[in-house]
Amino acid sequence: MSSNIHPISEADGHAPRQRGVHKGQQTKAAIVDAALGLATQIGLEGLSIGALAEVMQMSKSGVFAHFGSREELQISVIREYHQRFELEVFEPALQHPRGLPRLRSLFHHWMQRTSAEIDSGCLYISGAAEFDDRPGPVRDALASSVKTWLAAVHRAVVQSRDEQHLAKETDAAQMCFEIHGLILALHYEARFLKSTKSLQRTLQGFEQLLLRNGASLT
Amino acid sequence: MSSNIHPISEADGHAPRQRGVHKGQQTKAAIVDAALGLATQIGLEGLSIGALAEVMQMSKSGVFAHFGSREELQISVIREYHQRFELEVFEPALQHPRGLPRLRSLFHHWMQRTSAEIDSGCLYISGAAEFDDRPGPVRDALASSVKTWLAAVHRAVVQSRDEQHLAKETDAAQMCFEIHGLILALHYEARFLKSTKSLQRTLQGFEQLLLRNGASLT
DNA sequence: TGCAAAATAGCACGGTCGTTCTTTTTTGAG
DNA sequence: CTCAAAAAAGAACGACCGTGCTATTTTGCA
Repeated sequence: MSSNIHPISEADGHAPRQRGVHKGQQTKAAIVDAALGLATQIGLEGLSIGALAEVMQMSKSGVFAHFGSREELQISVIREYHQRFELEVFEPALQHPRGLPRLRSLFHHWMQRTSAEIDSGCLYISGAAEFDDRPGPVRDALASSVKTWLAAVHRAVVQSRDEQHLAKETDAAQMCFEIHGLILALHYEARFLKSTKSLQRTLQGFEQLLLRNGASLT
Repeated sequence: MSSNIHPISEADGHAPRQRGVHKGQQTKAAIVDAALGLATQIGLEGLSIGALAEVMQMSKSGVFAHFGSREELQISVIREYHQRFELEVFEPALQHPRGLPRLRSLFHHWMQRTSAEIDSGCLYISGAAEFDDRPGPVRDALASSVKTWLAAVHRAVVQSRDEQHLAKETDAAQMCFEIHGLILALHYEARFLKSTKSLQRTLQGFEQLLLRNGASLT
């Protein structure tokens, strides 16, 4: 041997695989997808590895190995939900002109994801109730995602004011608070109380809120 | 013996005790009290007999015997919460004159029970998130209590309109929906997001809602 | 104060949980 | 096709769950 010093770099020896779509990644994605489905039905806390393994037709340890802990699984689910929320609510709104049209689009898609028409509940709402008294990384991940989203709504309101689609006296934060309330009431009354009129009430509340703040466009 | 026929009625023999405050009732009340404390922190689903027994310094079976099932325990907790809600939110409002003053009182006490200032969360809100996709007697008990309360709020709005404290065009159901939204937003943003301004936002939203519906008194 | 009834404790059961280990199977680059 | 690495399975663990059963203790009327 020219040298008995063990190389620190992985230039020689067996480097870990780095390229190509490994099956593990596909499987993990499928697991997270199934886990999201379970979590939106029975909650993040109710999500169990055993039940998840059964849905996936895998062994518990096989599922577990992809995450290393239940907490990491929960966080992965939150990240996945965040991504879908951006894809299905936020991004479509970007195709509308900035200002009131975009704000309307945001609200409209948000409503659809929250109402009872979609079978799975909203992780941001059920998760908040589950973790509001439970500190830790899961709560942090959830709160971070929610804040990102609420900030986007706030931005849309401010832009609407800047574009003079809303009165310049508009209190953006107050308006966001009331918008959030409408969505939460929709979720509560539609999903829990099975009220059929809540979608209509939410829309009416939104329109009145816009009018009250001097909306000019339809 | 004059007769060997076993009496069907308990007129003779040993009738079950019926009078006086039995210790069991006190103990059961103390258990429900502790269970309510646990449930408002970790949720109705998270409530476990083992944890409850530890808090009470009793054996699991000792606690269990008072209820016969976990479900019955959960329902007892809901009933207890309902009772306290009536005592602390509903009844004080009855001392205010019917109409807007009473509606204000209802909202005010409701806010206080929901805001972060009170350490324990609202069972009606956390419970709804936990049970919105879980049919059964617990969900039924919860929904029944909530509906009773929302009906009381609706009554207060209608009375305010009848007393001409609100415009006669007021849509009572719509107003209740938006009031509910304000409370839910308060709960969400104060308890989960730890926002300090939500109480003020809730109040402002309520006042604007009253103004919009032609409130005349302060 | 006696004594049945009520209240509580103790113990065990089958089950599920998250997690850790070891072993087997599958994968995919050389 | 080879063969090491990656992925998945399998088995076991300690812990906790709700619940049923049988003692034991406590209660409170006669």
